[in-house]
Amino acid sequence: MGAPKQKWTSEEEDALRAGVRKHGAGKWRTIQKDPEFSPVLSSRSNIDLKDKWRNLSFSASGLGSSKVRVPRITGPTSSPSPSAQALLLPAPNKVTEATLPADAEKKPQDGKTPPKYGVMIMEALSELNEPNGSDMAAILRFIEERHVVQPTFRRFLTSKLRRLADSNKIVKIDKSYRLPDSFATRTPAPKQKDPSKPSKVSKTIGLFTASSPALEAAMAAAVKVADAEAKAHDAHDQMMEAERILKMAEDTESLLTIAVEIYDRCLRGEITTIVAQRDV
DNA sequence: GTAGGGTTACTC
DNA sequence: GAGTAACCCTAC
Repeated sequence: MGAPKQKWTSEEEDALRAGVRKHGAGKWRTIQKDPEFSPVLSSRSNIDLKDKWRNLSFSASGLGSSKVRVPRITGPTSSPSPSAQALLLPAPNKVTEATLPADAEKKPQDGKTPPKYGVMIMEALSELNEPNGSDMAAILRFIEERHVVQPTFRRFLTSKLRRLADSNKIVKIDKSYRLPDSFATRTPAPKQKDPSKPSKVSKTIGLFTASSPALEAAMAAAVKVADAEAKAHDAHDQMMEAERILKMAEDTESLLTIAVEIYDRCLRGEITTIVAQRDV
């Protein structure tokens, strides 16, 4: 890029947050033209606002700060009934932290360290094994089905795929990606003795010649293991989704309680101050 | 005008 | 090398 990067100042970020509070996210042009914020945001376009807000939103999910690189893969410690102050803040990097860590709440499926993204991608390409390559959506879907990824992953995937392609670890075909031929030899097209088992596993072990009963038995066992694993993944995903929805319901109830309380105070003529929590 | 994917520069 | 922030491009 020609122009040097113009880092956002804290004043600009504050103005953006205030603008979103005032006009709502998505009204970037309105915010940018608002006389209250335009002095601060004069050097930013509406697109800049949108991009920055996107980054802030991602930051809220736990990966925003470059100083905190530790993925948020541990379980949440936040209470289901967060404070009113935090709840009433629309700025993304505060709201999510305090109230809706639905994404951050996701844990590794077995409590172990999840595989690196590069490994996930290689696994996805290996399993998808499409001759013309798999597009980003397919890769993303596959990985999300099998692994817990950060909300940033979608954007990060682009860079990661390109880097893998640059280093010839994968091959880019138009807008799709596939494993290089050296990997593809895993899935030759030899005539299989038993075509009635079109499983993914039978593909991945296709380099072996299923010529012995022992190998055939091993293949059959591997197929069953793979199927069981797939079902376990599905069950886990369903459970995670159910937990997420339950958490959302609890958070919504907390919000409602707070709203009712504020409403009651207003009815009684009390002045209610909403304090923004500034830490982290 | 906005959303979202893609690219590049930067930090660690 | 991995990951993120800022910027660019394009479709709607």
